[in-house]
Amino acid sequence: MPRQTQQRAAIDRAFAQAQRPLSPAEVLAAATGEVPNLNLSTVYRTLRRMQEEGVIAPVSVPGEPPRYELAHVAEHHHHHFHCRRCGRVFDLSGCPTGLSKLLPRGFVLESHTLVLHGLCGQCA
Amino acid sequence: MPRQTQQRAAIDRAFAQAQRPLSPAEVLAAATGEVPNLNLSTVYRTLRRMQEEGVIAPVSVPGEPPRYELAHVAEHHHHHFHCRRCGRVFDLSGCPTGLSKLLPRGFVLESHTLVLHGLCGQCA
DNA sequence: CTAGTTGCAAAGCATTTGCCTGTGG
DNA sequence: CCACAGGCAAATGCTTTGCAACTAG
Repeated sequence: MPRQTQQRAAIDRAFAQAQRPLSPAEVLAAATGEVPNLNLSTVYRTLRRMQEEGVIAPVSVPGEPPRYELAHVAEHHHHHFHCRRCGRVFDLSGCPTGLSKLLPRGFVLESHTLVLHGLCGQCA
Repeated sequence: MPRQTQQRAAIDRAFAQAQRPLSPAEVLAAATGEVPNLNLSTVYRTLRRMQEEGVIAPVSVPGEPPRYELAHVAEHHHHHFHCRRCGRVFDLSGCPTGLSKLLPRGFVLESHTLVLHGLCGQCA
């Protein structure tokens, strides 16, 4: 049972407010406002605990540091958009179909990862 | 103009024989057979040079170390398959359509990354 | 109280760089 | 020859861990 500390509360709030996947550095930046001397290792440890608790889920974008998003949004299958200008990652809804047609014979498809790249609404 | 050394030749051959994207460690493993005391930093430096020369192109799979494949295969748009058992990455042909339908209003789509996950022919 | 958390500093790992030796052209 | 390439070791950057001090319950 997780102990309710200021640090943990600030990190929880960072995710609730961001509404998009956050990297450890983004979490630190967001939560430092509330807990000034928050340490990066605390962020890493807390992210791991939250992941074990099933509160957040990892989101990985090719060539980018790992990010995390709230598990309840990760539950319904979705994909991500990476803005090349501001570097932020956004959630998308919907999913392409017919992916199994791309498979060579004998391969078994279990899941897939799709990331769209371009400019977000603010940067375009 | 690149100098033709034993190390470079061994790395070139590793890609030619592999027929699939290779990570720095995989390159080292493959090329060490020919050049026993091949150094990892040489692999990293050579991969960077080959990338600058346009001989190879980076392939990144979420949660995996970076890999590279021969540029002539990277030229025609394709995607990749990652086997969760043996960890190898394979080329796929074909590409899903209608991805721009997934975009929020105002977002600009420039490119996309698709990775299928599952079991390869040998592991299934 | 006292076990779970945190901060800080040191350890790890993958990748990069400095520097001097070796070698291809 | 001699400038580019390679080996080795140190430096880097991100992430993890050890440990003593702190604090929520």
